[in-house]
Amino acid sequence: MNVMNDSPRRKELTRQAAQLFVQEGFDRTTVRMLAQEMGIKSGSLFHHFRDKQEILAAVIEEGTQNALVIAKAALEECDNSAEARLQAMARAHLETLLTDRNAHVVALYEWRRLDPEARDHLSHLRDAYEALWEEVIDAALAEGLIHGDRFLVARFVMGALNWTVRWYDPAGPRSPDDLAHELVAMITHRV
Amino acid sequence: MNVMNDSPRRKELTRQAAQLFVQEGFDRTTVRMLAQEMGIKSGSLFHHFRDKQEILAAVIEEGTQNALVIAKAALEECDNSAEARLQAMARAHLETLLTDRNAHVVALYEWRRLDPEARDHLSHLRDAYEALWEEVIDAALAEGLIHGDRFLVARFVMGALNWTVRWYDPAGPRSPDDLAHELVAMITHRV
DNA sequence: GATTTACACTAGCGCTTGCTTGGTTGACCC
DNA sequence: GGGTCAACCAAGCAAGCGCTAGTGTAAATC
Repeated sequence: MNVMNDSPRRKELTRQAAQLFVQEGFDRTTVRMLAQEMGIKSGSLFHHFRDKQEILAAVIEEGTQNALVIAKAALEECDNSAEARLQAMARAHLETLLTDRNAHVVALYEWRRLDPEARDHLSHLRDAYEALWEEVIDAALAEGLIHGDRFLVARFVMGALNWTVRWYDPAGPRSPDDLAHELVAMITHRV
Repeated sequence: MNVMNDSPRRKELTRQAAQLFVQEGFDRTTVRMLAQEMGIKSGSLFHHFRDKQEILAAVIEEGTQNALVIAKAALEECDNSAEARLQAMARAHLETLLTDRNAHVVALYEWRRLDPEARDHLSHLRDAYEALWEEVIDAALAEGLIHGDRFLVARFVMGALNWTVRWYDPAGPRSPDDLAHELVAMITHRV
């Protein structure tokens, strides 16, 4: 058994698993279905992952890690104004929804299927991502760009953004940049 | 078999099923677990519901129907200003999250486990609810209370509100009314 | 040339699943 | 006091589940 590495092979299998988890849901996806999608037999699957749970954890870890990297990069590239940073975060968030949609949908819907150890590990990753948001929102509050309760504003914004996976159509007329712009315009009170 | 009625007994069983579906998720909740929670044997369950799917549909229908009734009542009770109506809708939404929390969480997370016929039927109910929101948002746009794209504003607001089931603690210091007030303040641009 | 490693295979164990069947119970009704 | 009916039960079926054991093999490493 070859568990817990991050070979390119395992990454590819993880990506395929994510797709099936979205289509069927974690519980309804059997190891036999996963194996068939991957072009191997069900027994061979356990060479790459300790058990079915670990596949779920791998999918979510991959997506969250990418989101974190992209958000950090976006913040480094933009100017220092609170508005530019808000917009950069929103756009980055929506862009990962495009490139890593499957993983994010899984993270959203199947989070509770993780066993406690995996959940603990992954929630640290997620906290790191949310901390970026809170930092940006704090700056916007301090600048008077937005008003209200720090905690509530952060949750409302993350809610609006996360909800986009339910309706956003990447093939439609609106770009992630359009959406980010519209969201920021909605919550900012310009002077 | 006694399927498709709406006896008080069935309503009570539906309520108990909702609780289990939230705790365990639909797929992991077995008919034996449901029966035990209800104080009957697993076979008896199929006297009240045609199959497991129908229990899920009943849970979601119940919650959505209640939300619709409450929202309509709230709109009738408040004055005609766009701001008052926005706030009434938001408060009503958050209040159903308190009283019917289980059903709404199930609707959110297990919607995709519905078979196509049930999904079709229930999406009409949900559309009726969302239509109320769009009406109120249109009025607010027309009054200049909020700005932006009609479609996007509606989705962002619903996202922020629906997301509250992930973090809102009814036992905490904030009332649904506080939240509704804060949300409306966030998105309105007063003159 | 021998050994190890990575990856795949077949076969199947022990258990759980949603649901069916055939029958019993007790309250109510004319 | 026979008939009706919702509500329930015990038992079990066929199918499917996650996972293990043991084996084969080509490439990499010594």
